[in-house]
Amino acid sequence: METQDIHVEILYPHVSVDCVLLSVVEDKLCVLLAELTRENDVKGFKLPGSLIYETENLDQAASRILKESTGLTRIPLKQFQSFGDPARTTNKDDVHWLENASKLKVGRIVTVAYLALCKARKRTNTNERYNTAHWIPVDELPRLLFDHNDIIKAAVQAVRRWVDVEPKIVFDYLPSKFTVTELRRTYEIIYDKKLDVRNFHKKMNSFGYIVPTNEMEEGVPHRSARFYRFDPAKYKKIYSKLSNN
Amino acid sequence: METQDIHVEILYPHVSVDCVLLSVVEDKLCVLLAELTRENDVKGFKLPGSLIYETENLDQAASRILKESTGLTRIPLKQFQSFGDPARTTNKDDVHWLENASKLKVGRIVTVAYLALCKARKRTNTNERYNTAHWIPVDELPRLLFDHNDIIKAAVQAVRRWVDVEPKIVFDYLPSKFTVTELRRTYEIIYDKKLDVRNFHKKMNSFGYIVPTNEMEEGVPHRSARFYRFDPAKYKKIYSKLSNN
DNA sequence: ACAAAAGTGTTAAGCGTACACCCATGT
DNA sequence: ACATGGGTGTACGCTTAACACTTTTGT
Repeated sequence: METQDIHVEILYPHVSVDCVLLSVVEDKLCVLLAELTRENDVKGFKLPGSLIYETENLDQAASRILKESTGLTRIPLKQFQSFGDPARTTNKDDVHWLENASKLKVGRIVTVAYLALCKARKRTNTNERYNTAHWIPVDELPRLLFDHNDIIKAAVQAVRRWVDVEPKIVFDYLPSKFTVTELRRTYEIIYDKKLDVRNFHKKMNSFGYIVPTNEMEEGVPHRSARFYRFDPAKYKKIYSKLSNN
Repeated sequence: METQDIHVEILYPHVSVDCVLLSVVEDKLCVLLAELTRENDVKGFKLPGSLIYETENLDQAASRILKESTGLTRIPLKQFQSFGDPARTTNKDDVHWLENASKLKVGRIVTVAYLALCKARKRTNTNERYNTAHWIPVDELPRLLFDHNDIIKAAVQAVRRWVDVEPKIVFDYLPSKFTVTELRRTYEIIYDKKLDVRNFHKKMNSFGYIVPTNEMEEGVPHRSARFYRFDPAKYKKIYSKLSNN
């Protein structure tokens, strides 16, 4: 939007932040990857990530990086793990790309990994730095730069644990109006197992924060499904009670 | 590869590791703190922690630091969160102490915090670097160096979540033979709430990996309690089944 | 009429919770 | 004998899991 404050920001070339953005696309759990196709000759995919600035904290860095590399804002990012093996920056091609992109000599880098979920239909911007961002199924990943394959593996496990603690994150995957089947599929993809249809309806109703709308699916070659929506106010009320135990 | 033979360890003055070692002492959840009482005039307490070496990974750094500052080895350490606010190294006294101890000029430092549990009766060594290590109740902490108060707060919350995922960590708090009451007290301290005695017996038996010994308490002015022990083999069997779901 | 997915209820088993008394030991 | 903590069983409510048929819509 406005010019970035690059002129005043000094990079801190020892710590980076990487963002693992997950989404459900065509019934598959996918991760957003940036493709390297600049003038330099290194080819490949990597997580959106960058060195941090001297003056920003880690959470701020994560938000900034996500915005810069995908155009997405107001996505709730969660720090989940740091990766600091000295061997993670030993691949020559990887380091070559990074030094070219940052205009800095880099040695060892510890990276703090963040996690966010995202509606599949959100459009990501391409920008000057990465030509293209792609949603790639986590089961069909190519070899990525640095240790990004390991980071994604850890992120998927972290999401499963996170869902139990903070169920609302599921709705970050979904459009604001969704059918029961869409919601159930999302859970099935996160947990990687089938769920019983009738039990799922019952459970969903017991939550209390998923409310029916008057809108119905249209143009489907079978009985049309009702759209539901997530009610943040009811969710908050229910969860503030629980945590006061 | 070619620089593998370096014997001198070089500090990496941008990233540190701090270890939050928790234990139950006299029915209180306590944290191990190092007291600063060197020749320099800064007084205070801090978590055992240090800058990492250029050539070690984060897990190795955590083990090394714990060993160096307390003499403890073979303690399972778990990375739980990183702290990187630029403001964490702005207190003049804190920075003065660190520069004195490390013989390096330090600016911003991102720290990766590790967590471990420990049997209360384990003796910690004093060493040349810290005169004394103290177990301090987490509810009665003085102001610590840097943001170590925040780190400990986060660690206590992390332990509670961790217990549900990996129940065996509870036994890191306990001697190898323990009574049901000792075990129950430990849970009560971790969860910070009273548990029903009969229900606790029932639950403990249902676990299957806590087995009775033939030994009984002696010299107590009331009916003597039976000692139990944790059976790692049975635990493993039960938990490998669960995770294969 | 047929294909395709939506929607709906009951039963049984397991789990958590609440609750009160007798037992063994040292003084 | 008394004080102290150890050890035990039952009943209720809630949650989970298994399971099959009718409804609606488009072609």
